[in-house]
Amino acid sequence: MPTPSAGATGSTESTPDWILHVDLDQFIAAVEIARHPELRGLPVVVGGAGDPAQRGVVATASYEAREFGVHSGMPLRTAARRCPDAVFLASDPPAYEEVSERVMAVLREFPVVVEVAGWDEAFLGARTADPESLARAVRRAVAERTGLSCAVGIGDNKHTAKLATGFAKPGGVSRLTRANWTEVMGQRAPDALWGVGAKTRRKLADLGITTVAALAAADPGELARAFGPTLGPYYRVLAHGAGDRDVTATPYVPKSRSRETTFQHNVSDTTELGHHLDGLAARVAADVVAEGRPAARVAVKVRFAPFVTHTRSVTLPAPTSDAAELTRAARRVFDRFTVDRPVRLLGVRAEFPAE
DNA sequence: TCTGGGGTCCTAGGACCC
DNA sequence: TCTGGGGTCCTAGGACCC
Repeated sequence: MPTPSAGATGSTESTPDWILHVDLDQFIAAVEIARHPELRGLPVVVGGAGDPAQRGVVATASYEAREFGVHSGMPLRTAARRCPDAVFLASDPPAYEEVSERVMAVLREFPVVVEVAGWDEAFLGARTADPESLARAVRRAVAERTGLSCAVGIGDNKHTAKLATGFAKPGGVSRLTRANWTEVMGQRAPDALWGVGAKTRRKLADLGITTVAALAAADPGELARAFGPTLGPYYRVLAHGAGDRDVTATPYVPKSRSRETTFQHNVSDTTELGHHLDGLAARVAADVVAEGRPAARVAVKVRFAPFVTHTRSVTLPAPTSDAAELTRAARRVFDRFTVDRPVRLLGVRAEFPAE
């Protein structure tokens, strides 16, 4: 996602003429349909344990299921109510990871810089006079080599490319640049921008700002007062269609690793919570060891019933990869909570030192 | 809509120091 | 001791994204 701190100029690679954003259509559902062809044409909902009677949310719904109003993030229970005939499947991350790798490999065969932006999306930095032809060739190659359909957005920065993909879906090509920015985006609500969500849209509305065009014309000082010195003016920049142009193939280096669990039934017993905490800490420690860099900080997240979340954390005396030490730290942080209500979720996060 | 799991970045207050 | 200003670190929370 875009960040205010990201540089707007320069590039670690040669400066591209165009930035393409490739986004696979209903990716997770498409992977499941590819390996279960009998599901083609049916409403398919993937998420959680695949059991709508259990706690969990929709990771991806097939287009057939979306017709019934089912969408990502919706509780599985609600999805089952809206679409009783849907086929529910458990999420299988390793399978999606593997297919994602194959898609990225296809993209890397093009003369472009590929920046992976998630399982199902990537930015391409391209030097070409004809980005539409390139986009169509990418779509063809991905379809032929993986059987998957994707949409491609063409932009003059990552922000416009990303938004263009939204207009291309499913399975098309679309272009958004300075040239058509105001015409396409001006009258939309501010949460159409990448990085502006529902909360910020409501806060902007309180200031009388209800469109992208109005945000583009807003007073930066007023925005800074409402949203802070960095975010406020940044929203105005986004509303002008500006964005980060850097596309880099440099491998992603995580800043933190975390594990969390929502219990099927709330847990009140502190001994039982302690056991869950130890299990989560052990998994995080294993991730830290696998990362090959010591962690500098440990955080514990507790979500009380009905849905109140608190986080506490500690900076370690010195960075460490030692599982026992990380687990002890998690325990000490957890002990600072007052557990006087049933707990819905428990989480442990390890943070790597900056730089 | 009774609300997953894994991330990133920004904000703001207090501690602490010079 | 009625009380500045700036810098940095630590911590908790919030917003957003996939």
